[in-house]
Amino acid sequence: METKTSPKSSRTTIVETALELFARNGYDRTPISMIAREANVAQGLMYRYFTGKEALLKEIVEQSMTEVQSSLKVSTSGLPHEKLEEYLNNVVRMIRSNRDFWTLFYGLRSQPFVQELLGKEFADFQANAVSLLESFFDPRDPDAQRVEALLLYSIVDGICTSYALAPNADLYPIEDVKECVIDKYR
Amino acid sequence: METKTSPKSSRTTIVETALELFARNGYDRTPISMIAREANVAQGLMYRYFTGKEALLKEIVEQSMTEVQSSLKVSTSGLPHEKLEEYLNNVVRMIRSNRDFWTLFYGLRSQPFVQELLGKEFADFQANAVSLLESFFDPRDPDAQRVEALLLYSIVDGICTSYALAPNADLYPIEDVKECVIDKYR
Amino acid sequence: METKTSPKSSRTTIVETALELFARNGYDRTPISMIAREANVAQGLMYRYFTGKEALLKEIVEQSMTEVQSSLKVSTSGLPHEKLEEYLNNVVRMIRSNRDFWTLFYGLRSQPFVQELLGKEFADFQANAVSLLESFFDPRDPDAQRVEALLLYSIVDGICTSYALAPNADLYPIEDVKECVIDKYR
Amino acid sequence: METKTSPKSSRTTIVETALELFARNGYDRTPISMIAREANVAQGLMYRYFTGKEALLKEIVEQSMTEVQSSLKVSTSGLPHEKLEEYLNNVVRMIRSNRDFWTLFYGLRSQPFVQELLGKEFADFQANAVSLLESFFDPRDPDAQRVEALLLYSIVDGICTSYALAPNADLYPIEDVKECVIDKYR
DNA sequence: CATGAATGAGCATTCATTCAT
DNA sequence: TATGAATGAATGCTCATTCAT
Repeated sequence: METKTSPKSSRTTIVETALELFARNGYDRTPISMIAREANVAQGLMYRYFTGKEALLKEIVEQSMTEVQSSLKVSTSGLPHEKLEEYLNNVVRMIRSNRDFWTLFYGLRSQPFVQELLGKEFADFQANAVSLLESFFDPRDPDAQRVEALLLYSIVDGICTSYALAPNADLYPIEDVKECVIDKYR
Repeated sequence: METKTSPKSSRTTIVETALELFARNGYDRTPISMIAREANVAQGLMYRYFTGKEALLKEIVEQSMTEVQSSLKVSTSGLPHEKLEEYLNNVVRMIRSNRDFWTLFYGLRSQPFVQELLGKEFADFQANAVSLLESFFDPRDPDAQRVEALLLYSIVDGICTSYALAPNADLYPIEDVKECVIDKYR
Repeated sequence: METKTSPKSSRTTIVETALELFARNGYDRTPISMIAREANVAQGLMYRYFTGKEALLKEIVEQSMTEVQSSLKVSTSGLPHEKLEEYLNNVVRMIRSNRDFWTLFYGLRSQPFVQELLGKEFADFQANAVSLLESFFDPRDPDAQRVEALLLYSIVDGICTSYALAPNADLYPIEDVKECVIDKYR
Repeated sequence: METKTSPKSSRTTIVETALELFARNGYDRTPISMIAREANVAQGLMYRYFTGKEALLKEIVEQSMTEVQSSLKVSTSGLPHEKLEEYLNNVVRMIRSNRDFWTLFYGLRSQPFVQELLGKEFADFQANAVSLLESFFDPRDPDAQRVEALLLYSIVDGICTSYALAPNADLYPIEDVKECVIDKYR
């Protein structure tokens, strides 16, 4: 909600720099010293704002995930098929505007030590998403409904992963693939 | 599939132990000392067989990927739809019998530094897979054919990721999800 | 012995807080930041009043040692034995009313780096004390007189140390021990 | 119990160097890097033998205290007064041959953080000593006996402290002072 | 083949001190 | 006076790698 080019606070600079570097090099391969150098602040400064490197990571992830989650709401009215289309559009829009975060995210979630740090957040995020997706399917057969939601989640996840991890964003025609999915569910 | 209880060579023990520990703790969080301790060999021994830690990783991944690739062939004859079904069955069988490796794999491929080490192998693997999947679709519209293949690859990828990264293998009903996919492509 | 509730000056608060924390945690284990937090002042404020952490320590010790020294005078008249008794009473009274300082003192004087900072003060303090104690003994044999004074100094020192460093003030019956000393010198 | 000049192991060198430097500079003012440099080994080597800096300190202290304790036994027979004389002789002999350790000891025991690490050992050591000293006094009045023992302990402690902390061993005539104590208890 | 002692560069973190406001 | 953001040197510790045996 910032307006104008208010002088970015050191804290913000650190967070933004860290996100970028974590995404580019991986968390474990990004020393604090590198973040500090890139952000043009002293190494020690980080510790005024964060308990440690893990706390910095946690803040970055939690903050981004909150933003993401709120941008993935879909209209409550409309046909299931329309909602699905809206959802996919939202997802694609979001991942295209936040590629750094998603690269970081996919690099992190499979790291075992991160589970201890952020496992709860990840699980909640997924549960929320699956729960939303369930609303796209026929509730008369709950088992099938759940499997459908899980599959759709996996599809979206697979597409996003392919896109986020491709060496170059242009290499994966995410819009075409999205349309193809929409077709399948028509 | 070992025959007899042939005394496992140190080399084999190291590779197997490393795969397990890399999968459990992540590559960067698995010191050589830990592998040595767990494998009951001296720390220095690893350097007889491998140039270093990265070479060990490379060997593990290349070896497993070769095995995987050869187990994913599908019959050259048959209807597209039957081939797709056979393919999915193979994939699911394979990931269920090799969860360790796939956990490692999904934890690794998103790590930027691994790209330098194994990027070529990963790209080839994916290219091969996509190329195989293309044969399931109508060749008269090559663009659509490619998009369909990419989507199917992402779907399979998403399902495998969900399965491999779930805290517990039982939490993701991979068989049901697979059937659901087959249904969609019928 | 404060009169009124005169708003304690920041300087005084800092000194008092530092004494308490130094005594409780040791000088090297008490960061400036901790003193500032506990004293409810900004970290930087200390540097208005003191050149640095060592200067703060020096002030605390010198101030307390001056107070102590002046409270340890004994009557110039009276029998040696009476003067000794008076001296011991003064010492015990003083240490009981200032345990914080003495805990700090005994924790500091054995720290080598403190010698450079306060060695002179400590040596003077000890020289003064020994010189006073010499007056309790027969001057006709100066060597014996000196040894007696040194011994008495060590005794007092040993008792005070035992008392100040005991986990709990009640654990060392300093009054009884004092009487026992007086008896010996009767 | 080493005989010959068997090539000193790195471990031993580290322990000996550490004891000397801890005594000279204080524990907190002796970086691992300094110990390594002085011992002519790599910094990391210490961590093969000790969990960390504190473990190194603990080993040094425990080892020395065990040696000390066994060298302070006194004959079970003999008059109390003779036992006291023997005890004092032992103490003085021991402290003169181990000045480094005792300087360290007196610098440590008053450091609060050491209490957590070695408090138990220190308390046991003192309890043992006091218990031994009690045997020098008349058991018919247990209270007086205990006070006498505590006093004697404090005296010995005071003398040893004076000796160990004197800038120069020659500055404190420990033998004369000892004789003076023996006289007092005659 | 195998061992494990030894190395040294690299990392996260702490903390006394400075300085703009 | 007073604040607290910022600095940067120093410290304990880890770990991939080497090497003598």
